[in-house]
Amino acid sequence: MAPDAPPLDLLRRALPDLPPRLHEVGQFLVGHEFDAATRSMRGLAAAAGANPATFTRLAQALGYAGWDDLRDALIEARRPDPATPFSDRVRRDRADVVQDQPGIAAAMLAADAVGLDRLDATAVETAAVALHSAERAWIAGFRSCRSVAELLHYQLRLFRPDTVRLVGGSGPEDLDLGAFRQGDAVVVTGFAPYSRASVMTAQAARAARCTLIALADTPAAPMAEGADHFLRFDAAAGPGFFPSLTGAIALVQALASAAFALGGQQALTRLRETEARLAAHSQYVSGPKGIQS
Amino acid sequence: MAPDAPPLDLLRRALPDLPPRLHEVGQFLVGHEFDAATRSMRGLAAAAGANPATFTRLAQALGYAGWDDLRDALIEARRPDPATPFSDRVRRDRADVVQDQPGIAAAMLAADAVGLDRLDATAVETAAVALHSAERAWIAGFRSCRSVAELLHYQLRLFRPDTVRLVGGSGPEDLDLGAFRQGDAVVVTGFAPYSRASVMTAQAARAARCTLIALADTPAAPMAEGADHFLRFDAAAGPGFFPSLTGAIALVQALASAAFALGGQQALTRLRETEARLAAHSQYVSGPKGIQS
DNA sequence: GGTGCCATGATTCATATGTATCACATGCCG
DNA sequence: CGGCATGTGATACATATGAATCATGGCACC
Repeated sequence: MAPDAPPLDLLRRALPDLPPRLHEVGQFLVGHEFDAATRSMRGLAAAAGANPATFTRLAQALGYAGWDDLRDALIEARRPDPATPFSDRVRRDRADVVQDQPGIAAAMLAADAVGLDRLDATAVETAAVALHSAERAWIAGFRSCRSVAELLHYQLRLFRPDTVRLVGGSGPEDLDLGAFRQGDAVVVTGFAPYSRASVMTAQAARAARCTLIALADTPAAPMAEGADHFLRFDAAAGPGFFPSLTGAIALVQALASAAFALGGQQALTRLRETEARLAAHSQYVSGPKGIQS
Repeated sequence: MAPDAPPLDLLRRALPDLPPRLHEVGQFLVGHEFDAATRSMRGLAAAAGANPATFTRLAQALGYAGWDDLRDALIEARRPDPATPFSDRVRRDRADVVQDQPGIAAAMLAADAVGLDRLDATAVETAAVALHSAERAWIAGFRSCRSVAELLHYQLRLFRPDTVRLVGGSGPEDLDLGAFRQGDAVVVTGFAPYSRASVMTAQAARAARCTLIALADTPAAPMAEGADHFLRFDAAAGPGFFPSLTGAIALVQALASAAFALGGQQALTRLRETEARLAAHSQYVSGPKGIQS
């Protein structure tokens, strides 16, 4: 009578097919897992503004004998692992852990965590200063690095809407390279083997005497050559066939945050304006009831 | 009647002066904090081999009104801090606080590394199986999550060129939602506040009986509701103004690698073909064997 | 326009739960 | 030795709790 799957998974999967009241209470449950494991059914019902009996019915709808069964499952699912009571395990241990877990996913995730340790925060800070003082900022990245470029472009635009552009935004052939001017900053991301477009972008940036910020896997990368700022990330980390971009993503996020901090009150104001505009256009839906997360 | 100090500290300090039975039960309590917060007093007494009344007496000896008071304190002390959403963070952290934090880049990078530890490799593996066995795969992500979606889309296309598509590839209004069919898999990434498009995509996927794989910051996220697979990442990690996507990036990379591993020889062959095609078009300028940049 | 079905709220009830109370034991000081 | 205080186990009880049951209302399907 008690399913063995994780109760929250079970609940999440069943949620759409549940009648309105059960659905409502189910949503509350997913968002208040901890209270469900600790408080009483009636207490929960009061907090959720629902009828106590609904919780019993929800538990039974999920295949449990009753609310007590569901709660026991929630408790056991959340019980802390006695072997590793503290979360700050040394990341160096991960390599050993990986050997026990045959999955490639586990190995990649572990390698990513290691790769983030090697990033240079100081270099990010100084690059952020250059980015901040540039008249316009161009963001370039191609093939898999396009995701990195898009993220940086997106975050910068939140508080610098008019002076940031994505290189090649209209397609791979439209490279904007002729528009580079002295005083602009150009951010190029890439790793071996280097795409032709990224190298051309870096060359054009240098030719136009822009401030060139290069994110790459090695200082010997073509786009790093002659770059004013070089931020290194480890793309080859991990056992997967595909290189890892977590390092690059972490770099551009740190870069954007540092640039924002330099932007001061003006940046904050623009960010608020952007947020307000998005909210006005109903781009966002409200999160789960209550907690907002 | 209820002390405000952490209950476990209180208990530990009072422990030596307690009479034998209380001392015994008190020791049990510090070693079974979790059970104390979840199970009933009588249940605890049975587990500890003690008299139920002893727990009431212990609570009162510590200055609490009764066992319920002590347990409530234990519960609150152990309650996980709720993830602070993006906009709240902006509102809370005033400009003057964050303005001139010289180490914001370093702090973000450190937080990212910690966030990667929490990812669930097993869930990624099972999601990869679902993705692998799907006829077609749709990848969705909007606003800042578009970068995540694009990366997954890119990597999957390397070895699955004809059966992967990016939702809304032609613009925000072109959502492809009507094209979902049973047997397809839909991957949606999002975090609070959730973009309308992402929620609509998830709903359409469920309506079409697709396999829904949701990547989000909490199981209570709208797109996680009814999802067949849920992969959690921590978007609020770090001190930055912007949420972090490193966790999501790490997840999709692991997902792509795991799906590739499942694809076996056929996937490998297709990947080689794609590489050869790119090389033939001179997309790359140099570099060792690898995939792309 | 019935008619059955399901969702939902309200009521009721057996049981579990926390605690006050009593009873007994033990040790201490006179 | 006797009173007394304190620690401990057992019992009783008022209350809280979870769930079965009944009653109502809406909705789809003949």
